[in-house]
Amino acid sequence: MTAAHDPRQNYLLAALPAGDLERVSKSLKLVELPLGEALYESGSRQPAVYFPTTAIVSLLYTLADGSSVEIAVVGNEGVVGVSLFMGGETTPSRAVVQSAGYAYRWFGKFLKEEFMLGGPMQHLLLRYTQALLTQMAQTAVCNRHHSVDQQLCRWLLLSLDRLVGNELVMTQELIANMLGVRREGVTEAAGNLQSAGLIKYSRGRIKVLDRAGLEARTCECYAVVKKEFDRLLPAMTQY
Amino acid sequence: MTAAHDPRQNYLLAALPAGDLERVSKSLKLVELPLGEALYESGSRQPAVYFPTTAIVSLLYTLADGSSVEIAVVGNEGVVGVSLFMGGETTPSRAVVQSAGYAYRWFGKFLKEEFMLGGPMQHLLLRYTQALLTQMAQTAVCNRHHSVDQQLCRWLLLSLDRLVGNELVMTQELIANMLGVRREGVTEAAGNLQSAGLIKYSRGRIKVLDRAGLEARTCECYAVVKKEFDRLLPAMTQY
DNA sequence: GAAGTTGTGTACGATAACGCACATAATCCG
DNA sequence: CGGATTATGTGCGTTATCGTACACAACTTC
Repeated sequence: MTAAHDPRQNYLLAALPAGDLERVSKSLKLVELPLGEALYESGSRQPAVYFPTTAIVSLLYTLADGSSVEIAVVGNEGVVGVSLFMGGETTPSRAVVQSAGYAYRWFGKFLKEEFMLGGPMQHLLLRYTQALLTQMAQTAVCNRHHSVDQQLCRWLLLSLDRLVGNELVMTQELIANMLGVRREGVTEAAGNLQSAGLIKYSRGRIKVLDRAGLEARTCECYAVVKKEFDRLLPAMTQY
Repeated sequence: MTAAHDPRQNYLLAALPAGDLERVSKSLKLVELPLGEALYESGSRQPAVYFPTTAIVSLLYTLADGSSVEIAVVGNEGVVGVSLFMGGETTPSRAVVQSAGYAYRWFGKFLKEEFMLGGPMQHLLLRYTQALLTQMAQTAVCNRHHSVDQQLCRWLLLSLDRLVGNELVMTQELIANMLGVRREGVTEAAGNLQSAGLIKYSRGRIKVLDRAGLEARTCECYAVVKKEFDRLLPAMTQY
């Protein structure tokens, strides 16, 4: 537990006025999120929300036949578990750690107390939820209209925005699960990007060589989501 | 303006305690929503929210190439314009009247005043927004994994739930826009349903003959969304 | 009731993604 | 070091949906 960890690594927390942050920090607990851990399952009661700092969390929907799709991704720009303050307590989605790292856990009791004050924290959480709504909607659109190639670019960029560095640890199999496509489809799409010199793939490690190239190749969906996050959460210059 | 119109025709408003409803009603204005009217456009400032009573409104995302997809549908179970109280003021989506009817308009000034009280109205609006989130996420999943036939069933059922009667006025062309597929694809899917005796199609009028049959034929997505609405908004027995 | 408009049915080749079956390659581990 | 495991690459035939073109049917208008 070194000085390297600070709640302000999460941009929602960082956007709080000093006094609010100090109060809130008392009930925050730093936790380590290992790759693959499920923060909550579909329909299960969520005791706490998580403010990621270095971790990335995917929100997934799983179908009866076992196939799944990522509907949103949350990193240090947001919070996992919006249903806790929206009032539903549970959601039909799962939250799985896509990239290991840290997050601050905040139990529902404290969250609800703070939320009911109607102050900056409430305001931030609601604005973030609206940004999340946009991300989900744009994902729906993208699923319908764009090629696996484009979606892979979008996914890489969204992940990259939430990481330090330019390398992500992720097998093609897992990416396929996120995008809701075949593993072979990802192999092919990744091969295309590699041939174009945009990424370097090697057994679960993807190094992004040409970020601008990815942006040029992806569909508009990435830009729409990014723009909306910037608009709604302007204090956050993580991108 | 006969006694036939009452704010309680909208289930969110109906779920308010009598005192709250009375206060809120003072600033509600009944408006007629003609087919095709846009309640707001992508990125435009929304001055008011709408609580539909007999109207149905589609939330659409439009892509740069002009193609569009419906990401959610709102009827008398909900409210159009959640970004007004979520804090964003605008969204990248459009809201278009899919079925003509009435709604109660509530201007942002009044909405925000009431919302800040933190009472039942805030609570209801947030729970509804969570239900909307689920609908959008499930739409994303459905777009990825299910056939046009199944999606048409889902769409018909969602519309039917928000209407009185068993007939909807809607051309195949418009349905195709909602689902983000070709018009011919809808023709084919509708033909299948008609052959199976589930619906009767005639030039922009669809009569549902066998609702149970549609439910049997659609994917799980319909049931997931319905169940979540029932759970989050239990006072509302519109289905 | 003739002409125009709008909505629906049908056909057919093109294409993107699928499901499946393997081959190969990198890494792990006893 | 050698065998097992995991990750990736490749090659099929199959399928759903697409894009395009056009025929026809029903309602509208004058």
